[in-house]
Amino acid sequence: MVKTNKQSENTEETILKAASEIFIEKGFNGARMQEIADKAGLNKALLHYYYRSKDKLFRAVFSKVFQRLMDGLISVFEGNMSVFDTIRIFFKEHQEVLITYRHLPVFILNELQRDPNIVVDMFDTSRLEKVRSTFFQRIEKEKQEGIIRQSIQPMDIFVNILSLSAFPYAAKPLITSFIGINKSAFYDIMEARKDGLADFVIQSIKA
Amino acid sequence: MVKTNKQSENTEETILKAASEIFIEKGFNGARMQEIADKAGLNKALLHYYYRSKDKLFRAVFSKVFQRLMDGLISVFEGNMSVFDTIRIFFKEHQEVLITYRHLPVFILNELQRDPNIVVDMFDTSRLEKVRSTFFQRIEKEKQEGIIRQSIQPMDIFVNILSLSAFPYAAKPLITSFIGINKSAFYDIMEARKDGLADFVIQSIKA
DNA sequence: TTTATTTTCGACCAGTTGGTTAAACTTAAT
DNA sequence: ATTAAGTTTAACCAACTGGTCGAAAATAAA
Repeated sequence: MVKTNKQSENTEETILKAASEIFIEKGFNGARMQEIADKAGLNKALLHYYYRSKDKLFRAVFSKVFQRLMDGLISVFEGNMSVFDTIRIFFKEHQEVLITYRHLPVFILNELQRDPNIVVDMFDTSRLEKVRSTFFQRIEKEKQEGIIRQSIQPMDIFVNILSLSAFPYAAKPLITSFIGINKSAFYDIMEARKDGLADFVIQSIKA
Repeated sequence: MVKTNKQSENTEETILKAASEIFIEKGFNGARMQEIADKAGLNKALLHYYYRSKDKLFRAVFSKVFQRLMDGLISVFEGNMSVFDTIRIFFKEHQEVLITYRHLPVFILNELQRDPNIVVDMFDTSRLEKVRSTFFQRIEKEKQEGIIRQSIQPMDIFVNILSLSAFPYAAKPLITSFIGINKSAFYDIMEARKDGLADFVIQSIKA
């Protein structure tokens, strides 16, 4: 019973990596199997040999990318820090990831809009539910303790920190055109923004 | 010199409307000329007769949609209200537009990433520059007057209000999956969020 | 070595896609 | 009614696209 040819594992990885780059850059509809094969330096038939179809290959890519991003995010909320500290750590980690994988926000947003179902079976719902409820309860508790303003809704905190963190990367072309700057100036602004974000949120939710 | 057949203006409009719906829903790469023709109830060759190519038709659509959105936004900043009032009005108007045209954020973000150049020649740069500089100056002035915190950067205010306003609509599938709700519950949350957004920002920038 | 299994590839295919063409139809001015 | 211009259509096409197939290498088992 032989299973492993050194080649196979390698090509499978090579394909996935090339596919990731192309899919993330051009989206599902814009990507071409031939282009992925070229980037991987392999025959197009090989992509189908290993991943059956474009759709399956795409799911493999999306799943990997999405899960990596989510795991990082969710783990921040699993600690038992104060809400303020959670927010600080969240921004710090999230910004770091986003600076490295700049194209992920638009990619994920767009593909999720194209087919919201790709995400099904990709969420560990029980883990998610647990994280959500404990984080929301912690917010409620700190409201009672007079740390957080009464009028603040847990949901809003969540949506707002996500928005402030991810949107600018998705909207890079818009923002740069809008304020008339070039790419590097944009990332300078993002860099400078980074540290102020947590304060921005905390300032508006603290009692 | 004949120029206007009643039909022509009508079909041109019909095509643009159908094209808008399809392009916004599926993006440039996902849209099919045949599908647009079907939706318009016309022959595919007509699309080419009026708009020459898929690309030109797309630009006509994007330009119209983008300009309508931008005009609304920019005009808010052109008034000479206080910064706080400007923020309040901005959210109020922007949210209204976004609730009506829910698919615009992802569409614009994605197409702009696909080809950042489509937006060139679509900005009235002088108007934009004027708006930007007067708004930023107003912020600086209110900082001097002790209304706004010294540490706040004008750029950040701009990026933050845009993020808070637009991101949730772009991330609808993500958010609904994340917190396990359905579509109508999502728009309930958006509705409830609307009024608190301005306060959220003002609270964190006020001195 | 021989045999069986997995991996790689060139060539090919059927369906789709954006785009074209030539002819027919409308409209309204002469 | 004739003409001329714009409008609409069906049929068509070349290029592309995801996917398949059979054969050839490569690898490991016998």
